[in-house]
Amino acid sequence: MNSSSLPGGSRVKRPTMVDVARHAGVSLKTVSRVVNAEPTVNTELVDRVLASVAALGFQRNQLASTLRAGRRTATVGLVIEELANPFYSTIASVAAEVAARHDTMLITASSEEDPEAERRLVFDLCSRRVDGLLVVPAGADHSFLRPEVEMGVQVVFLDRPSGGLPADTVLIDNRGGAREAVAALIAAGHRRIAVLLDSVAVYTMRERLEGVRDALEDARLPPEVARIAEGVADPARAAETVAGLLDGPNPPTAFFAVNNRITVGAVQELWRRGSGAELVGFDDFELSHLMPRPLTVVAYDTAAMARRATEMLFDRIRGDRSAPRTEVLGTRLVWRGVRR
Amino acid sequence: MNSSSLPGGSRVKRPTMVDVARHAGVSLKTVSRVVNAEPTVNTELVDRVLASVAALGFQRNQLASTLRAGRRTATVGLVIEELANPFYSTIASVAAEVAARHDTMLITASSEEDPEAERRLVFDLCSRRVDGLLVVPAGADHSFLRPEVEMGVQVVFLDRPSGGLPADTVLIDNRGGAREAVAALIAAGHRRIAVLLDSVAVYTMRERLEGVRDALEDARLPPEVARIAEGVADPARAAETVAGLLDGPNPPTAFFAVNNRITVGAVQELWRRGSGAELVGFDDFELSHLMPRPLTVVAYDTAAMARRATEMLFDRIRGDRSAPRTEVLGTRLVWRGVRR
DNA sequence: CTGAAAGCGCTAACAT
DNA sequence: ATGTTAGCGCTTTCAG
Repeated sequence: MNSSSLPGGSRVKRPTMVDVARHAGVSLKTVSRVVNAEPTVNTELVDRVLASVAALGFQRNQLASTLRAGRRTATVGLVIEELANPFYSTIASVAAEVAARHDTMLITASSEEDPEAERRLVFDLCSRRVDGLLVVPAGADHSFLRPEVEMGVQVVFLDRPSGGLPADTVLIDNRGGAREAVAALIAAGHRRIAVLLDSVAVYTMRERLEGVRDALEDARLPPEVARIAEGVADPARAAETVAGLLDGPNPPTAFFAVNNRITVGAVQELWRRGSGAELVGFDDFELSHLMPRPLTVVAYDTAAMARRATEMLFDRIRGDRSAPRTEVLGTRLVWRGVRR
Repeated sequence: MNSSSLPGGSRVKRPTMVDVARHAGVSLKTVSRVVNAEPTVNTELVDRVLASVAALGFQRNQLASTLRAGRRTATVGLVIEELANPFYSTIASVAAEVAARHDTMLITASSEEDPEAERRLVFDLCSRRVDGLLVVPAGADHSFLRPEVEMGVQVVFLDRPSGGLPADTVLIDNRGGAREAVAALIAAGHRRIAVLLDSVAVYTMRERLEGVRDALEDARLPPEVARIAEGVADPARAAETVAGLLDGPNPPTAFFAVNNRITVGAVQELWRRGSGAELVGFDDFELSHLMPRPLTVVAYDTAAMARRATEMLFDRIRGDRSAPRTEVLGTRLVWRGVRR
């Protein structure tokens, strides 16, 4: 039981500036000046105060500080669907990095695609007086944010558009990317293309589906060329769906997987049965080039989207009051077609 | 220019409880009671106050609230190396999820393996009065945290041990996992095993190297059986190193890659040249089962580690003052050896 | 059950 | 250059 142990009972009261002032034999205000590195303090006093600060282990209470000064909290909130997903962790990582460059900390919260949770999280963050909010919308209506925006909370949406609130938004060209992917399949001669879809409840999925239709129209092909399989929620379901389609009548010669989890499931099944069917997936992912069979992907730069969104947010925080902008980032088809 | 636009100039002052009180024709304290859902308020007054709250778009200032009440901020800080890495984003995800269950928000900050940055971030988080800290140590000495701990900030370390501060810690059995992996290679008859290492500056790497030595000693084999290649910092370097070793004299028959980035680079090179050399990697990763050649991995449960650490943190926050504990989580060898 | 006053820890605006 | 006073927005006394 030496003095280096930290017995739970010995909780010390946190010293305040008053305590430091008393310890240093100066006034409260002088401590404040020293702690805030104001230049107009006698060097000798500075030293004395700093010594007391160190001796007492004083740490300024930033809550009290920002409350009194009416300053910003140097905090921004990020509301995403689920941090565990690499797509969102990339966003969080970039947002935190850009925030750090602005001496700001990032609070991350996951809505899990629940609009009500999103609302609660946003309000919670506002009551913590974040300077701004980065939101990947789960809900379709964000008018509840209007009062907060009017009171100075800056908001930037990313990956999906917001509803009922004009605000900066950064999106991916989902529709254009899907269109290009399917156009490439059509150009390669495919006329039976299966489209593996999760749920049209999500904006990005609807857009990608629209892109498929665009490509068919562009080529003046009937809609039946694309066989839409909905409800493919995970890799296992994707594998099953691929199997079912290949074993059924008129099996497709190509698959368009509308997100990377579906793609992974499809790869696995196509590889397992040695199928020569073509596969294009929306979303690139790590190691996609190391898959056991060739895999074409619609790639886009998630980090760039997050960077742009976060920079827009800090522009706003620093006083930019121009009209809200929407920026759309392009996609890139990485063609790794099967040998025919 | 309709009224739905949000012209930048029209910034409204945030209403306070005083404003709500005036609007509702009650006292400040009654507003406070209603906002805090205290039961002892006349129903009619509650309705009136709630109406004013809605009309003015009032949101309680949580900073002021916690300052005055001396309550917790319902915030915990997570200091990791880099959020972009899936290992750390898994930790962040679990920490945020567990925190959410405790009605707490998570502030995430990356130290980028810089002890000085870690120190700064920790102090910043403390000045924001987080209730607790989850830290993956970058530095070797955490005694600077002692005053904060004494003043009630709870701290749990994970993945790496702290230095100079007794505190709860959750670790992975790096040494045991490496020992088991190399033992399996030895049992399979390998006597020229290349160990691909990043840097021994990091605790986990040193431990895994110790595990390699343990396995050799267990088998009474000379240390030369393991050929240590240090400085393998990324997949590209791993591929180069593998190539160099295979093209050199006495090429190894097996490789032990000490983390998953190295593993990926090694897989790629072994596959490219159709080598039959065995490969075992520390760290499992997504899609490891879909690699173009068999790959054995030392797997462990990152999420379980993070969950345990975060739960320990909340136990502390809720008043647990028992002696600091260190928990070590086991690893699991997932054998997918090459066909011999 | 409701309200007036005091004060959390700090900084802005004035003194001196 | 230093100190005094007031008060940020809220909750905690303590009166009524």
